[in-house]
Parts: sequence; structure tokens; C-alpha cells
Amino acid sequence: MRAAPTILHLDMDAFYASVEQASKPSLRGKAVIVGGLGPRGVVATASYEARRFGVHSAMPMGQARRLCPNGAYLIPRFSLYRQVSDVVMALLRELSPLVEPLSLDEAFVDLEAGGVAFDSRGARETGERLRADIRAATGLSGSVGLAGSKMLAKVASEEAKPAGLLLIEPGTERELLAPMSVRTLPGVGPATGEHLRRAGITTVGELAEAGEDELVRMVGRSAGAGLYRMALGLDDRPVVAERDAKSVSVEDTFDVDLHDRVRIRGEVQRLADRCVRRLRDSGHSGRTIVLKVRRYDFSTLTRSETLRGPTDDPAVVREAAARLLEGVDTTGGVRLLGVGVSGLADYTQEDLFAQSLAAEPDGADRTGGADVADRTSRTDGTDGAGEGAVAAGAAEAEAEGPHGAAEPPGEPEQAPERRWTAGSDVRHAVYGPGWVQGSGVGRVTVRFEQPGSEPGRVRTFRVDDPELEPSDPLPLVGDGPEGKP
DNA sequence: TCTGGGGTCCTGTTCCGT
DNA sequence: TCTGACGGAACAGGACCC
Repeated sequence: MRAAPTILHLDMDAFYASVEQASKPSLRGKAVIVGGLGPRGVVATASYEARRFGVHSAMPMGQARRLCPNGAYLIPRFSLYRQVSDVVMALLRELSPLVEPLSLDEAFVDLEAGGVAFDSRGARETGERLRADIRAATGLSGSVGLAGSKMLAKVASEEAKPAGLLLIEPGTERELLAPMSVRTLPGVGPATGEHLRRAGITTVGELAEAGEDELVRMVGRSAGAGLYRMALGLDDRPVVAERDAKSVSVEDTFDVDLHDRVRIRGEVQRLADRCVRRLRDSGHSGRTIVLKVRRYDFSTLTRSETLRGPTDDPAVVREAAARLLEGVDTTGGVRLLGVGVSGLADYTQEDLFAQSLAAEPDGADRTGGADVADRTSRTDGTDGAGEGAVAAGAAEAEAEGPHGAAEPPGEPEQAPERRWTAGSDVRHAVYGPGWVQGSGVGRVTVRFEQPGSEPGRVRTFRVDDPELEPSDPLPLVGDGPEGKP
């Protein structure tokens, strides 16, 4: 039963960075790093030019800057990426109704279900045509993997990168996989990889030799069985077009650890509100409220509470989150807070029942809280105490910390100074469209260029220059450069 | 110079009802 | 009425993915 290689996996090459390069011609061929720019930012995507310096995703920004001091560092512009992604996904849906997006830049397509390819030759032709269509529609390049299963198609696109296409012929998969690192298999991350390495297993071939029982003993029933099947090239998971969300969450990492309990409570309330907004926007309500706390030492804990029924009431979620926080020791400082809702119902409802019960999960409020706190101290090895004095000054200093400074406190009334974030699009009444290259000391530097234009030149203005205004991103491929000689 | 944000899935433990 | 077995829900944490 060897399946024809008609599962396609598309992976856009260095997606965020490539979109930025396409929309900013002066960055083409240059090292571009997209990610958080704050003191605790990490790299989301590095262009291939930047990767040559050793920069890669998930790397702390500080480290990236040391490796690649002359790179262009930009914050992600998700709305633009989503627009481009929509164009790409639409092309995929022309091939088949069975399209399973994995993220903005990745998807599986079942070509056979779409009736566009039934054998190797058809699949290859379809893949090549797709790459050309994507380039024509967006100016970007994607890599295509083709195989008889999702897992193999994904391995293939990874091998094909960048800007390539690889088809794994049925029957060749085991030889192909055998010499590869176990880390190439989806689901094998740093922890499992290290676990296996200590057992002397580093390649997929060794994985297959180890046998299912051995693997189950090492990494658990589910992962072990899955690993063994993958090592043999077996994977019969179907391409699934629609998958319902299971949870909605928001979280913030603070530029400086938070110590002040009042401030922490305030942030939790903010996050609860943001989370509910997202929940409502997605048309859901949910039953389980989750609070996430990452402490100064990066240890992370979660506390959750399940209501009797789903809710999308901000007050209910705020109260639940606040209750959960009361059971958490934040001595020593907090670097991240998050609020999430799971147990989603795919409808929104006014649930007075859940609201009225929220204050008393099961019986008296106090005992409920005490129960949670009790369990915390048992399961939680570190007890936070003895970390030295809680510096009295620290709380005040942090109250004005960078994160707070982002939203200037008080009096937003009178002509707030305009902030020009690096990388964002602008338009000048005289010079036309461009983007902010940097700003500071009352000045903003703009490079005047746009998708499809030649690399443009830089001009500097006062930050309050009335002829300069923010603008929406221009399409990457469109009606050609506008408004310039 | 440390380590984002949004998710999914799995596992072990505890608790509770039958 | 007491006790035990069992199973499902709830809860916490961890690994992984992009």
C-alpha cells in the first residue's frame, strides 16, 4: 500500500524577513532580523544573509546583535504577513479543498483530494507551478516537499530549503531517513533528542533499530509509538482543513521584573481584559481560566480554575485570574504574566450561571483559595523564601520601567509626541511612501522606497513634521511603484 | 547578552462520585 | 455504614511547534 506522493507541504523561506525585504528594496541581499527589539526580545526570523552570521530563530536579540551588528533589526508586522499569507493560502486552495494551514507561512495540501495530481510526475509539476505562482503573486519564494504522508512531505520541504522542491519517491523513504538526525523528525525537540542521545540513538535508522518497546520505555507510550512509526516512514494522519481553536491566551514579558504586588495585580487584570477581547473576537466563550506566571529565575507555573459553564464576561475572567494570582508566590520578581481561557464553547452566550458561581468555585471562597495555595506549596519545590531582601527601592524603580513607559502615564490630552517605530510605513507629502529607519532625539529617519522600486534614499525630519504621516503597508506585488519618477 | 508569544498534545497526580 | 476499586474531571507541568 505505497501511497502516491501527493501530500504537499509548503514552507515559505524566512517568511517574515523575506516579506520585509520585499517591501523594503534597500534590504534585499542584506541581513534582516525580525523579532522583539526590547531587552528581552528574541529572533523570530532571520534572513538567509543573517543566518550566515549564525543568527537563527529563538536566539536572544542581544546575541544576534553581537553576531551581526550591521543587520537591519525590525519588529514583526503581523497584519502585513497575514495579508501575504492570505494570498498564498488562496493559491493553495485553488489546488485542493483539503488545505491545512500550520501557521502563516506553512501548510499541507492533499493534491489527490483536489484532483490535481495522482502520481509523482503530476505532483512535481503541480509543486513547480505552485512555486512559480507564489513568486508571481507575492514576489516571495517557498519550498515544497512532496511525499505520501504529512511527516515525509514536511521533511522533504525542510531538505528542499531554500527555494527548492523535493519529492520523496514511495519506497525510498527508509533509506532516505536512516542517516538523518532524530531531530529532523517532527516532535523530537531538545529534550527528547538529548534523551535519545544518551541512549546512543542519534539517527533515524538507530531509532528504527531500537524497536517500539524500547522507545516506549524511553519516552512514553504515545511519543514512543509515534517515533517508531515515523522512523519507519509510516504516517497516516489525514490533511484536515478546519481545526477548531482549543484555547485563547495572551501573555506579556516585562522589560524589567515586576515586584510590586499591586502592579502585578493590575497587569493580570489588563491581560484578562485583552484575553476576553480576543476570545470574543473569535466568537467563543470558555470554561477554564488559566493564569501563567514566569518568575525571575524563569521557572514557570500555571494555575487554573474551571467554572461551571462557559463565559466571555470580562469581569468573571478578571475575578478568576485575580483569585488564581492570590495563590502564587511572587517573591523575587515576575518576568512574565499570562491569562488564558480554554474549554472553549463554539458559541457565545450570556452565562449568568457561571458568573454567579464564579466567586465560590465549590463552597466557600476562602477554603477554595486555601486549597489552591496548599497544593502549590506541596508541588512547588522552590519556596521563594530566602532570596535576600526585597529591595524597597526596586518596586518604585520598576513602576516606571520600560514597559510602563510605553504607555506614558497621565495627561495624554495635549499633542502627544509622535512615536515612529522602526520599520513602519509612512508617507511624506512631498517624497511619497517610505519607511522609518530609525528615530531619536526629536528626529526621524525615513527611507523612501516601496515594493518594486529601486532602493531609495534616506532623509531625516523632525518627529513632528506635519508632512509626514503613518501609512498602511503597500502590497508587495501590485500596480507598480506609485508617485515617483 | 540569556531565553517571545501563541498555540497543541501528553503525562502524572489528585480528587470525587459511584 | 464502612471500605475499596475504578474511572473521569480537573489541575499542573513539560515538551514541542512556528
